[in-house]
Amino acid sequence: MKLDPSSPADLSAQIAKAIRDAIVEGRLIVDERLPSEAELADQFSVSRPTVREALKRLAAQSLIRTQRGATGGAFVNRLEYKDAYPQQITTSTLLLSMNAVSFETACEARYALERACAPLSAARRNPDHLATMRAEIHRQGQPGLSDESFCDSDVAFHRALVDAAGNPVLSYQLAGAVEAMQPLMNMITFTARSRAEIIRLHTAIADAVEATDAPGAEAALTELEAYTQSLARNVMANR
Amino acid sequence: MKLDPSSPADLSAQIAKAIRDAIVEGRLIVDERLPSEAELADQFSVSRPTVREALKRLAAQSLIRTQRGATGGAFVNRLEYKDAYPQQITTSTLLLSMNAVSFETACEARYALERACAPLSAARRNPDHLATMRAEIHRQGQPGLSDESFCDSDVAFHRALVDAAGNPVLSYQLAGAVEAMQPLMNMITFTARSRAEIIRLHTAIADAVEATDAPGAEAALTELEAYTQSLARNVMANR
DNA sequence: TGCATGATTAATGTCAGACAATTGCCGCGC
DNA sequence: GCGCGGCAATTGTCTGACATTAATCATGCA
Repeated sequence: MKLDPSSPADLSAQIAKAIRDAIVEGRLIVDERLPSEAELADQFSVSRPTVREALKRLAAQSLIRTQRGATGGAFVNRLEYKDAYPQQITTSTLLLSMNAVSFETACEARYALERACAPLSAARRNPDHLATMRAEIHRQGQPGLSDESFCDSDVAFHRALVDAAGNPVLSYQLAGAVEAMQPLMNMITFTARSRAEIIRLHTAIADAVEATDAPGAEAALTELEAYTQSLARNVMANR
Repeated sequence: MKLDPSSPADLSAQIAKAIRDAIVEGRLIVDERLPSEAELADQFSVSRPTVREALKRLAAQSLIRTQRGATGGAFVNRLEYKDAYPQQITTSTLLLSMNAVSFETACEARYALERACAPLSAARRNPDHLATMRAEIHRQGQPGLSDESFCDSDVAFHRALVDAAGNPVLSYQLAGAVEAMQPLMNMITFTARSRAEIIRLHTAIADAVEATDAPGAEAALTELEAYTQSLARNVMANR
C-alpha cells in the first residue's frame, strides 16, 4: 500500500483509501488486525495523528473497529446490516432534504420499491409478520394516538411488510427509503382525518398478504400511494 | 451541543455525533461554515486533534468539506447523489461479501427492485435511454468482447433501464444493488455460451420499454432472473 | 499446588505546542 | 487605478508526552 506524494488529497484521506481498497478487495479479511498506529505511521512515513485521522474515517464507515488495551488495535469489521442501517438512513434523509427532491418523486420511489417486495411478502409471510402488521393497524386505530406515534406505527407496519419478504438485502434497501421519508410523511399525516382511510388500506394490504394474494397487495399499495399523493397535493395547495 | 462525560464512547465520536445530529436536524444548513477547529476545541473543551478526528469522521460521510486558507474552514456539504453513490456501492459490496449473502438472495433482491422500475421506465423512457440500451446490446454481441467488458456493458444496460424511470431516488437505490452484485455476476457470466440468451432477453426488455409495454418488460426481467438463477445453480453444481 | 493480586506491557485515547502550507485580504507604492 | 507583497486566519502535519485500558505474567499467600 503506497501513497502518491503529488496528490492534492490529504494524507489521511489517501491512507484511508489505501486501507479501504485493501478491505474491499479482500486483501484484509474480516477480524484481521491492522498494524498498530505506530507501525502504520512508520509504513506510510507519516505521524501518528495522521494515521489516526485515517482510521477514524474508516471507523465512521464501520469498516474497522478499535479496541484499547494490550491486545487491542484496529480490526477489520464484519459489516452487518445493523451497522449499515443508520448510515443508509442518514444518507437517504440528507439526500432528500438537501436536494429538493419533490415529495412526489420520493413517494413514487418508495412505493415502487415496496410493490417490488409485495409478491415475495405474500408468498413468504409468516404468522409473526402478520401479527405485527395487525397489531400496528390496531394501534393506528386508537383514538388518543399522537401524530408522532401514528407515524412511528406507520413505519413499523411497512417495515413488517418488507421484512415479510424474507430477503435481508431488500429489507436493507427499503429501510433507507421508508425511514428517510418519515419527515416528509409527517407533514401530510397531520391532517388527522386521513387516518381512517390509511387504516382501511393497511387492512387491505394485510388481508392480501395473509391470503397470499400478490396482485391484491400491489393494488392496495398502488391505491395507498395515490391517496398519499393526493393528500400531499392538498397540503401543498392549501399554502 | 454538549457531550456526555460518562459515555464510554470516544470524545471524537461524541463530537461527530453532535455535529451530525445538528446537520440532520437542520440546525446547521448547507454551505454554513462550522467554527474553526480551535473554536470547536474550546466549545467542547477538548484538544484540536480530537476535534480534527471528529471532523474527519464527518468528512468520510461527505457531510462536510474542508478548505484551507484564510477564509477556509469546514462547511456543511450539500450531499449529492454523486457523493453518495460510491459509499452506497462500497457498503453494499461489503454487506454481500462479508455476510455470506447467497447469490440467490442478492439476485432476487436485484431483480425485484429492477422490476419496480420497469413500469416507470416504460412510461417515461426517452430516445437517449433507448439508444444507450440498444448500443450496449450491440456491444454485447461483438465476438471479441472480453468477459470483463461484457459485464461492464451489462451493468451499463441495466443502469440505462433504471435511469429511464426518471426518478433519481430509484436510480440511487438501484446503483448500489446492481453494482454491488457485479463481482457475483462475474462468477457466472464466465460461462460464455450464455451470452446469446442474455442478449435475447436484453433485446426483449428494450423492445418492451420502447413499446411502453410495462408488463412485457417485467416479464422479460422475470425471465432474465430465472435464467441467471439457473446459470448460477449450474455453476454451483459443477464444483 | 492453586488462586488471587499486583506489576508489566502494549495498545489506543487525549493533550499541548509548534511549524508548514494555503489562501483571501489589505495596504502600499507606482 | 492597479499590481504586488506582506499579513492574518485556517487547515494540514509533526513531535512528544501522558492518561487509560486491558491482557498477561510474576509473585506471594493460603
